[in-house]
Amino acid sequence: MTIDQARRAAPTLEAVAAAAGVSRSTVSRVVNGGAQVKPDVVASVNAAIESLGYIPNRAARSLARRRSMAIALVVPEETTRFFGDPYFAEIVRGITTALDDSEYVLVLQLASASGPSANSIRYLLGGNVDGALVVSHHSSDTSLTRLGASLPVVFNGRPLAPTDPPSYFVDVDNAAGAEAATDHLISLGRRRIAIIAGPEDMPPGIDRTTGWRRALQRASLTTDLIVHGDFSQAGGATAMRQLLAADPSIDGVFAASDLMASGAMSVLRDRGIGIPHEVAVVGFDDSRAATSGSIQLTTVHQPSALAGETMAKMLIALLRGEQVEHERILPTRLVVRDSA
Amino acid sequence: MTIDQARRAAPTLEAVAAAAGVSRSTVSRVVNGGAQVKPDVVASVNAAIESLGYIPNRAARSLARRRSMAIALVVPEETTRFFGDPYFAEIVRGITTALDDSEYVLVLQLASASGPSANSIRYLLGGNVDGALVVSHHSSDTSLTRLGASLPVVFNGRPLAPTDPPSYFVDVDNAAGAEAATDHLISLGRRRIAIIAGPEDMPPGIDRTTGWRRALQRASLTTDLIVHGDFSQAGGATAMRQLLAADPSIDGVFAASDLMASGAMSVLRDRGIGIPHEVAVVGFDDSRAATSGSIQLTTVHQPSALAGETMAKMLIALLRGEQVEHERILPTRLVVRDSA
DNA sequence: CTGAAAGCGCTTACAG
DNA sequence: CTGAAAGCGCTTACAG
Repeated sequence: MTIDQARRAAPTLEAVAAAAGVSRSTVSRVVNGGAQVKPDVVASVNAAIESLGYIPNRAARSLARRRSMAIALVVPEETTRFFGDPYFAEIVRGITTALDDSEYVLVLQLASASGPSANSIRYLLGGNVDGALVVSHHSSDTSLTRLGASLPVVFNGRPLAPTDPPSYFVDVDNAAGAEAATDHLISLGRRRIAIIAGPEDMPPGIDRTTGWRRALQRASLTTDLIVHGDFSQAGGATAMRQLLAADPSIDGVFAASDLMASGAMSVLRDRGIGIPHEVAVVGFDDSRAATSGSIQLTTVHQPSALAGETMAKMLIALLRGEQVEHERILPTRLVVRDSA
Repeated sequence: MTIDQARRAAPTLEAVAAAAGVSRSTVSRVVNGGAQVKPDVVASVNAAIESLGYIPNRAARSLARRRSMAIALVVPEETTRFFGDPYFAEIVRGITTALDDSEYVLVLQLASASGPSANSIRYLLGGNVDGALVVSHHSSDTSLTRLGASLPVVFNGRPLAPTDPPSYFVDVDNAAGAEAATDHLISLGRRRIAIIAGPEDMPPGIDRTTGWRRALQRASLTTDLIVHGDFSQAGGATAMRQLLAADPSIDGVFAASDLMASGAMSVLRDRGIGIPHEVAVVGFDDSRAATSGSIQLTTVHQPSALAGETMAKMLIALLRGEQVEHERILPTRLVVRDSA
């Protein structure tokens, strides 16, 4: 359909009813599906809809249904951070993919990292949206988990601690991913395997450390080589220097993010330490950073677009009044490249 | 209490009218401002609004006004590209800043680079939004300029060629920025000043080249040193090699993007050519790339957030039925750092 | 299976 | 300056 065709004066349900020779109620039933309408009536109504180019008026529909048919995308992050992060890009892509097939529109609500403004909260709770998707690295903010008490909300990533009422969220299996990464290092014969962990107050940081520890313990290896970074490249470099100072015999490193892995590798290279033969490195994320350096990074892939899609579908199910599990954990996958 | 019950409990205009002892018409006038209402009546209505926590119902308002009170943010770019580009981040931030003070909500419409889907077009022209903001590097796409014929639309960046009807757009003064950059190189005593230009089919590419040429001609210098890149770092590096091969006596380079400048500088460094004493380099954008390398880049700052804000304000004025200039050109500013 | 009718919660001429 | 009334374009019990 071209723009020119869509431009005609908007026909109403009333016009369709007149054209099809039925009542407005019947047209409404056909448009919304489900209800019992005789097949030939359905056909003639659809023909009228088609020939008139009828599109339901959202405002009228919302008013009558007492639902806005809108979903908020709440982003409690600095704008530049949000837009600079491919992880968010993938999640949003997944969300829009799922929503394109629905009757819902996505309303963008940027917020500061400290949470949505009073204005935003008024908006969100003022009946302007039927539900919200919160995408952030700070999903566990109090002001946001509270939102879940008044409005159907789905978060990306588990909350730091269980909330009351329990939140709905989609997460990736960070622990299993980290475990697979560490298992891979072990299978390579590495015995002194360090972790450059994430922050201790962020669920992905915590869970990835858990997985690393689990793998080492199963292999009866020690879990003493742990340093925390902030998920950034600079943080990874600093952490690598600390690890090397603590124990020069390290032969494997699992970094809880690709960026930290990349920082660690630059330190190893500067010291002339061979990757992977002397020290093997595995990252996490499978982001662009994994393949943009001179050494292709072995890393844990997380299905971010799928996570976004799953979040949207979960929310829609919730809005339909269906029974929905509070958490949905998606699998990760180890991608073996050159660094380990 | 369920969500539905909560929503039913939301106070209506009717309730406010009853509490204030006036008619619905009067409450409506107070809420929407403008109309003549006696001050003491205004006060008592506002008191009732306050005490009941009244928030107007968007759907009802939209239906009665026959306006959706929604604005689409149309993004005809690959998602990863859009989210990976700080330029877009700034524009979106400006847009949301302006819209936060308005009654409009921003509806996200991702589209492919080739333009919005049939579904999207149906949505945009189906009365679901009152106007659209198109943010992209491909604003001049035919399908999108035609959108402007049926719906108020504001673009970022001028169209490649004048459109019919003329488009509304906000642009930065690319030519003046490039001219200032080149003037700066000239003032430094440089005489063999090359340009690593942008693509010839993109307005910013064209306009920045125009500014470079203008400055050189005014200084009676030759404009023969021109090579085109694709705005990327790799493109800048390739272009720099070509320039050096063509004329080793080059002493100044204006690159039409920071990324290209950064690629050019890496080539200069590899060849042991000193920056800025042997070859001075100026970029364009003042993006993160300008300050993330080892040499701080002298570059042209463009006010992207302001551009977004201006786009939103322009559209709102248009929707108010005000007379609006078709183009708004924002000034750029040279930021002198270390590379020139 | 289908239709008549009563809303959903606002805005806005039209009177007064 | 204010109110009564007629919509805006849908949905949804309620009858039949």
